[in-house]
Amino acid sequence: MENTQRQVPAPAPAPTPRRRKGAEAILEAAEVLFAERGYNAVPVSAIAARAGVSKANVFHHFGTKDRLYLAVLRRACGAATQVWHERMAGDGAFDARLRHAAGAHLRHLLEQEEVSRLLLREVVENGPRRGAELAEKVFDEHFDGLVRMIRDGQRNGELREDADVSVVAALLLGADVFFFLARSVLIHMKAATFASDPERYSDLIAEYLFSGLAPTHK
Amino acid sequence: MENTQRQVPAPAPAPTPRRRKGAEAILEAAEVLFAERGYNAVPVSAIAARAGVSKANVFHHFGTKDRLYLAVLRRACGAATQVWHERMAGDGAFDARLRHAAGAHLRHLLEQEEVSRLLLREVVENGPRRGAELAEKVFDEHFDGLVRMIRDGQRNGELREDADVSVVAALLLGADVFFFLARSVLIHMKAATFASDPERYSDLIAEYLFSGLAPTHK
DNA sequence: TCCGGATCTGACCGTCCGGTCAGCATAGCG
DNA sequence: CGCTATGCTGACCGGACGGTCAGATCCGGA
Repeated sequence: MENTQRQVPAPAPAPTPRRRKGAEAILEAAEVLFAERGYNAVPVSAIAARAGVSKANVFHHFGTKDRLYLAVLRRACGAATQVWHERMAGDGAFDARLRHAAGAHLRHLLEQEEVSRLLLREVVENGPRRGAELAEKVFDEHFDGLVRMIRDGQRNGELREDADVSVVAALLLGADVFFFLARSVLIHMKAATFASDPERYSDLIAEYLFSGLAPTHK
Repeated sequence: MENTQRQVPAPAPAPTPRRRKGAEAILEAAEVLFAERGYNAVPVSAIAARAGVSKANVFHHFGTKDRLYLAVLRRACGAATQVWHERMAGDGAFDARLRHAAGAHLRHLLEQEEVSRLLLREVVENGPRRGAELAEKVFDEHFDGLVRMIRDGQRNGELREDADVSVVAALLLGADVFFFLARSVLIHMKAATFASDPERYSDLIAEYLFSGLAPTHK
């Protein structure tokens, strides 16, 4: 696994714009397959076949299956944070922004299902190991963005002063992740009426969180 | 995979109390290893070694690696629901019961870390496939128990009448699952102050959910 | 046109893994 | 004591997989 790579010792510090023909195709194929079946269950030959190149070519570009996986993770992280940043805008009342953030995040998870599953799996499989720095990075950025947004609302007096903003952020993200994880199971359950309606789900989440579940003060 | 099993065609409709010597050891070893590394990354030989039996013995008892995995899942499901039921008791005011449920569930996840990771992985990896009926069963029971508890509170007027109980349950469970999943990542983050204190976390979760995050009505 | 480096490939290798099988050992029984 | 059923094992097999290698092809520059 720590073999002598012939050439390409440090192939491209920044991803060079030109070149990259087969490499991109390989990355795309690998992303889909890894997300679908996980690292161990995907042979390099399958990735090569899907990308329309030879197996040896995969090793030519990435040296190791492990390095390919890392590259896929890196790419996925980049894409994820990019979309997320575009989405995190929002103004208006605080509860509206809560609703906006929760909805945007859930939509993001569902739209980028493959990437989401890939990163999520990475967290489940090996919390601090392997590409932890990567997953952690996305995770960190997302989490911090949300925390900042909530803290702003708190500073403006739109949120209880004694609230722990990071716990609030965890509640929001957790609710979305739970939906993403569990929807395939929930959809078969009578008790869960929300499983097929993510919009309504995140709206309710935000509303309950903001207004509380106590009986309406009459 | 669909080979002729010599004996034991329907070995024990209910798990027979006697026999079971090596089999139990194999199940235990497999549970730990599968939880740690996942199905594909664990060779049968490793399970056999850990259980102190020969590889062939594993096949003698379970016929297939796949069937062994199923058996592990089944066992884990049983243990999980049992503990859960013991925990779901609780009386007092509704918000106290909310807090109790959230805390108990999170404690349950953390104490049974291996089993939790096993089942969680099963949901992430293949939502509706393979042992879905199993994971779904635990999931269903847990979720339904929580939903019932919340609905009871609602009937007693301790909870907003218009609240969707299943969404509330999802919020609670999601928050806990998120904690379980993310704690290894969160623990390295400055923003998350709660990562090392599950008790406080679930207390806050329940309180925010019940009282809401709106500025305190003065 | 020739050259050199990069891209790409088919064929191959060593290893590991799931699963099989023929037989050993032990325990219950006559 | 012998017979048999059965838990159990070492040795083995076929296939798949990660990775290598020698060379074919392509392409830009001198």
